[in-house]
Amino acid sequence: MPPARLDRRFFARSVHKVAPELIGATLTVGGVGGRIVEVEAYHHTDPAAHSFRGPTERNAVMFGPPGHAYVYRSYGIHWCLNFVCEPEGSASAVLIRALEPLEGLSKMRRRRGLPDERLLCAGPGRLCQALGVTVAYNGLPLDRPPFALFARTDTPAIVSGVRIGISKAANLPWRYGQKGSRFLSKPFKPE
DNA sequence: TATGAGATCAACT
DNA sequence: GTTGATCTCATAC
Repeated sequence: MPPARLDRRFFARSVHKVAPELIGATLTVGGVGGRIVEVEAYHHTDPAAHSFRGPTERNAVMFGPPGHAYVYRSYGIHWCLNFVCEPEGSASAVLIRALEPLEGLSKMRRRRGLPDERLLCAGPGRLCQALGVTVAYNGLPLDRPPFALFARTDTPAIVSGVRIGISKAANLPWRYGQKGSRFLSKPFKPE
C-alpha cells in the first residue's frame, strides 16, 4: 500500500502538531523533491510570523484555507515555501527549510548550479531553487499537481530547537528536524 | 573556522 | 531609511 497523501485535513490543525509530523514526509514539485528533514512553525500569535500584524498583499494566502502553499521573497533574492495550517483565517504556517534530495537529482543540480548533494535543499532558499518554486506557486493547493505530499511511513527521531535568522521571539523552540540528518541547513544544538 | 559584504524587494517606522 | 523566516563568495585567522 502506497503512503497516504497529505490533504487539507492534515493541515487543518495547529502548526505545533503539523510541523513535527511533516518531518519524514515526502514532498515533490513537478516530480522533483525528497524527504522533509527540517521545518519551522509560525503561529499567528507569534511576533516573528508574517501574519502577526494582520493581512497584507504579501501574506494574504496565510489567511486563506489550510493545505495551500505560501511563497514569499526573502532578502530580495530567495523564495521561501510555507504550508498554510489551521482553519481558515488563523494565518499560521510551516516553513519548509530542508529536504533530503531523492527525486530528480540531476534537475536539482542543474537548477542550483552547484553539484554538492548535501547543499541541494539545505535551507529554504536553496530548497526553492532546487525544486523550481517561485511566487507563481503562491496559493496553490498542496494536494494537486505540481505538488505531491505523502505521509511518512516511519517515525524518525525528532529534534527541536530555536528558529534561524529571526530576531523577534527568537527563543521559541519551534524549529523541528530529523535527528542526525546530514541534509539539515544547520545542526541542532545537542540537548 | 569565522566574519563580512553584496545581492535586491517589500513591509514597516 | 531600515530590516529581514537567506545564500554565496571573499578575505582573514
